Amino acid sequence: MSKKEELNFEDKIKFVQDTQYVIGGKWKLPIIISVYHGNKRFNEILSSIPRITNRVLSKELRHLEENELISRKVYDDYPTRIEYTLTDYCHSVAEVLTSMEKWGKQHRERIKKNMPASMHRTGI
Amino acid sequence: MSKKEELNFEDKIKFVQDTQYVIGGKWKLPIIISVYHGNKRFNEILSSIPRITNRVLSKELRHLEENELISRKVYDDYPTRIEYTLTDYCHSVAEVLTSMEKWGKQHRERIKKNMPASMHRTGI
DNA sequence: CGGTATCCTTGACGATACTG
DNA sequence: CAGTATCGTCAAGGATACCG
Repeated sequence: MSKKEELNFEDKIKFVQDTQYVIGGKWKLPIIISVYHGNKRFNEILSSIPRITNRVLSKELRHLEENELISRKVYDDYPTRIEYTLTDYCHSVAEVLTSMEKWGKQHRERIKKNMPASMHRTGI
Repeated sequence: MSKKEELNFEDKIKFVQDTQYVIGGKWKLPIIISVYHGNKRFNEILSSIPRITNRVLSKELRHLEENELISRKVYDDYPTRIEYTLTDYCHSVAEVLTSMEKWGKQHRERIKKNMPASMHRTGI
């Protein structure tokens, strides 16, 4: 067996869909980015991400915790402090994340060049 | 200005969400993978992707066409033949795609090692 | 401060039938 | 063959209020 064997078709689809299950959806990557950039407290993360609500943030944090990408620590100070941090394992998504950032950046630039202002998608 | 400047926080979120708008969702990447692997005809693509329906495939193909990742060509043979192919621009998503395939693969292996069979997600 | 509880809307997706 | 049309379901996400 060679090292750089290409994945077969069905596996590619399966693996991509796995990845999307764990870090897909509207908010999971933004949350990871926020925590990566130093936000640790619930309300810090909440206010750092435009338009996210506390309900969704709460649910998504739990999902990320269950998938071992984020860890939740409770400090018994008074008042109780709760901090979210990225796990070591979370750093394995860096490549996915940066490739998406890069692609989104160049795509936005490409659109700006090729389209009249009237065609720009609103609210983004 | 240095070349390898890191993107700021807000831009990262914006760019990632742009990327998700274009190639996010359950089926867009599987469709790209299918076409990449040589499937060109509507029904070919349809039957190559487990559980996708024709309605969804039709809609997603149109989305991908509008975003210039896939091109639809009509050949005036009889009977009329229609073929979908990846655009040159679509090859720019290769990095995103392969990083997601890689991550999904290692994640699945990680889960298999660390979890009892009963915890495996069903239907995947 | 760090969330839950309720209620609601929307859009993604699915099943099935049908058409040029 | 390459789709559309119609109808239905479900889950993601949003608005607002409230709680320990």
